[in-house]
Amino acid sequence: MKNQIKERRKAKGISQQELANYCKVTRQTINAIENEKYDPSLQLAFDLARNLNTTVDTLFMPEQ
Amino acid sequence: MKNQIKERRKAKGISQQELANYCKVTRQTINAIENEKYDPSLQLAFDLARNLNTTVDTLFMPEQ
DNA sequence: TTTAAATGTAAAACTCTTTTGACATATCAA
DNA sequence: TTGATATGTCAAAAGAGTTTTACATTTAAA
Repeated sequence: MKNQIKERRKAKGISQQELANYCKVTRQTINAIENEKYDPSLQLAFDLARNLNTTVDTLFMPEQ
Repeated sequence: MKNQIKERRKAKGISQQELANYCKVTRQTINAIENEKYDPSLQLAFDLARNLNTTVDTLFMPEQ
């Protein structure tokens, strides 16, 4: 599943570490999700969307 | 996390088994999620939203 | 150029999700 | 009443996501 986390995070001018702190996960978790090693849990998806001022449905794009 | 799966499924007139078939998971998975034993994976959340003609953001309500 | 911050990556351990198989109850139609 | 469908639940195991720890490279600023 594709996502726009990296783009949105950079647009907001924050580091992976800062986003990780806001979402209460580690930096490595943010990095892995940005680089699509795996998808986040549903709860983390909502946390990411909230902290990036968007919605789950626009932040993530399931393949078809 | 709360969700509106049971209400939406009944409104559509389909059984847990039918929704499970559409989403390619077992009936027990649908049942457990409807009764909030656990949250679905992000991919399954999108599959559920699609098959219930709604969005992830409206189908699920993270607590606060 | 030097230094610190930022990012990438990987393995192991851990936790959560999903499946499998089973058994139970309730409802409704024949 | 009988049989089929729908739902609830549980335990064990398998599958998938997260955390931790550690080390590496890249980038940006001084």
